[in-house]
Amino acid sequence: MSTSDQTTQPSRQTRRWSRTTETRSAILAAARAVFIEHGFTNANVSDVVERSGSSVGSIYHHFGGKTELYAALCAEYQDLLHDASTKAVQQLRATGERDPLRLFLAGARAYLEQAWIDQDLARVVLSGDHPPDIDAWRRERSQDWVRQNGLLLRVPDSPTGRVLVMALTSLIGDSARMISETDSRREAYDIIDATLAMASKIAG
Amino acid sequence: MSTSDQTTQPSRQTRRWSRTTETRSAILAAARAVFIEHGFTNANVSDVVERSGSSVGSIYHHFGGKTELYAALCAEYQDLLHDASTKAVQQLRATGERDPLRLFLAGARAYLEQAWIDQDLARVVLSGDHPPDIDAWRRERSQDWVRQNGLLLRVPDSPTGRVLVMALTSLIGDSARMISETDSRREAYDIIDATLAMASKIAG
DNA sequence: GTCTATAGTAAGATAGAC
DNA sequence: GTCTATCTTACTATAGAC
Repeated sequence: MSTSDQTTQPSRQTRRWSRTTETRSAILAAARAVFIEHGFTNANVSDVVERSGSSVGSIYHHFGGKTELYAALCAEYQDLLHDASTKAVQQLRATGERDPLRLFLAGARAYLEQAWIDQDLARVVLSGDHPPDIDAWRRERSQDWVRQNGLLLRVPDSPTGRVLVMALTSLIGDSARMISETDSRREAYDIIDATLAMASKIAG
Repeated sequence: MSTSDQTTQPSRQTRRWSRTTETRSAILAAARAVFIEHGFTNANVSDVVERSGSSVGSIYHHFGGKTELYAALCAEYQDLLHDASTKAVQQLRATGERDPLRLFLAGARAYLEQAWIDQDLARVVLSGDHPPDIDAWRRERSQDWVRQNGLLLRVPDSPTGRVLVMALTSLIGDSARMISETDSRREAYDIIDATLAMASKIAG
């Protein structure tokens, strides 16, 4: 295990990430910027190539196409928000809190704060301009989170219950959209507070 | 006035609508069906041509393109629902009712019932698959109706007020979506009742 | 895994006869 | 106003060298 047998390695100084991971995230970052600027439809792959300093081939190798590239961004966004939410609920639960509403609200707050933190990504994902089938895909993907909250709040499976879950889901979702659209941190947090008050009213 | 001098006239029996109006609405009806079946992106103009028995030229003459054709359907949908809502509010007001919440709820009920009546159109318009800029356009177009309801309920222009209007707007909007997706009349009306109860809770 | 060059193709849009 | 034929453009996606 001498230093000399690292012939094919990146070596010299140990790279923190492999080259391919770098490429992947460079493409993802470029895609984010391009989709922000042009929207999905009017963006084209060559813009992403230009901005990432990568190549068409790489993009197709890593993602498979324009639609999948966009889907990857959506997934990133959802994971960030859902993870933040879930983590917040767990942390509060660890303190011994058992009140379903309080737990739910803590999760919702974390979700919305994360929407503020990842505002640029939110703007891409929440704009109405996206690939044909992404809505269904996204709904399916967020179903777990929604169901989790439904269970948390012990909502019955009736029209009333479903409308309750729907009202909460779209309240939080549209609130995230409002947050993504404001430029003022102050306003964002006002919206969060108002949203949680409303959520409390709806669920209580 | 023998029958023989009716060479260039539509005549024979007086046409209720002019030829061009017929063409226009034939195209619109065909577009509705085609967009329902394929969604916006995967629908193509030639499908509409085929189904309408019209021609590409006519479509471009009357509407200007695929996007505008879709926009025309959106406008039709919004007009139907907004008109139904406004009319219901006016009728109730004419009876002497002045309570803002009751007036608002009457409008909301009419809106949702109309969404059930025009279910097929709702399915086209509420699907996430649509032209790039239609969301902004649609929001702008429905702004009047939303503001009307905001005024009706005397909502203040604060984050709280804006979240309230947003919550109501998206509640009604998503409820319309749920209604467009069910096949059971019974369920549709259950959803309407649950939605109004929720709206009442939110606004009250 | 990364890149360049190129193909394929589809579909939106137009021109101009009737 | 309506129609047919055609264009043209622009993009996604692939093939194949390195």
